[in-house]
Amino acid sequence: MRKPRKEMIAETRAKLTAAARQAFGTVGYADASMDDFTAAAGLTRGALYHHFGDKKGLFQAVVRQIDMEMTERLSEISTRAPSLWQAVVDSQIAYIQMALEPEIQRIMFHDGPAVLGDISQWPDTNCCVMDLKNKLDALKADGLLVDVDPEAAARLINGASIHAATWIASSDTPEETSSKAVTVFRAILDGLYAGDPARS
Amino acid sequence: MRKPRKEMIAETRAKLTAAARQAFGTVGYADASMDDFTAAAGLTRGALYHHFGDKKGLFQAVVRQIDMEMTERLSEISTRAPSLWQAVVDSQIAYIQMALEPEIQRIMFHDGPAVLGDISQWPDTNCCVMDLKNKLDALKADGLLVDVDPEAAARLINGASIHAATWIASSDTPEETSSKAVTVFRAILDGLYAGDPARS
DNA sequence: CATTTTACATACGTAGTGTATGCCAACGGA
DNA sequence: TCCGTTGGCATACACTACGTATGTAAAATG
Repeated sequence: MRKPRKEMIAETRAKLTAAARQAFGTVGYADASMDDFTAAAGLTRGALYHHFGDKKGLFQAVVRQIDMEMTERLSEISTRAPSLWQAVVDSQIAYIQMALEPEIQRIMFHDGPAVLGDISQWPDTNCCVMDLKNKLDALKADGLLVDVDPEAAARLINGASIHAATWIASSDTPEETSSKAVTVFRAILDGLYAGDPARS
Repeated sequence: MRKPRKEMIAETRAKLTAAARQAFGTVGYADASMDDFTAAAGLTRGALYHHFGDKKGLFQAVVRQIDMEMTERLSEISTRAPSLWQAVVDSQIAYIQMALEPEIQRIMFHDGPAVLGDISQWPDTNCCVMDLKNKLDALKADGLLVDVDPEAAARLINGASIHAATWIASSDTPEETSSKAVTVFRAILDGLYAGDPARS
């Protein structure tokens, strides 16, 4: 009794993405040798080209995977918040925290934009920003957001978050830097809040 | 009567940086062949390795050059502003505008972080952020900035600017996108202003 | 004028990507 | 069950590009 073919293929793809993710997350996209990490997965580049077209294609698959994981983690956090606005604040701070993890930092924020171009143009990816945009849409409908375009706000907030995370990650004193960054971050979000200042 | 040696050397370096800048700014760092653009400068890779060590070294020289030009342009704008806070707003909006220029976009914001790492760690570069930080320092001393760390604020603002610019640049409707982004941007800066709201 | 330094070119080794080709196992119809 | 076909994956090869080692000629130094 052998596994059906579909399963074998899925397994191969999973092995490749896992090995690539490991390589991309540690040595980075440019220095990740396809020969090396396909071998680590017990395969060759032949499998890679067959399933993903080229190196970039595999990278994109890895990015999508991580993006989904991040979205999942953030929505988990959002559901715990007492209010929608608080959900925005909490999930965004969590987003910065996640961006400090070396693998995420490297793949999503360091190599990602360089390889795939601007984050806002990634196909089927970038759920985090869309999620933030949706929240801001709802807040605006409730009159809790100042009069700005929600998507634009989402993107700028996201940009500030990413940048903050990279800064913190390369800092000598991450703890201190982090607390400074979060303080500014809250101030910025406050500037976009149109509701009663006495919250949380 | 021949040119002195110093001059010849400076000329060679200038020719290399110019050719490299052209290549990096159009096809990007990864696809810029050293053989090609050194030949375009009437030289070979021998000169490049002699003067700049490696491809990254030359890239860094180009980045420094552009960084200085940007700083120059921004300080020009700052001097025209009626107040220090207005100088911050104006120069930051001008910064976004500059970031839309393809060469700057590509070299400073697309390839730069990927090749040289986080912007905040670039040696002898990144004058724009330092300049912004200095302005915020002064504003804080005057009590015109809310209680946040000026450097942190500078970096987050800078991050939002860069991200906004990349978003605008890859947008289908740059004009519209730009105006949306600037509106949000002003709202964010407003949130950091501690002076009389009736300014501008 | 002799010697050393230096700016730059040439030649070579190597690694990495992409493509063309080949093989073998799994599927589907008779 | 047999056989033809599909497709997953490996192997082999060509090409490009980087980096280094070496060579050369001119300028600098005494």
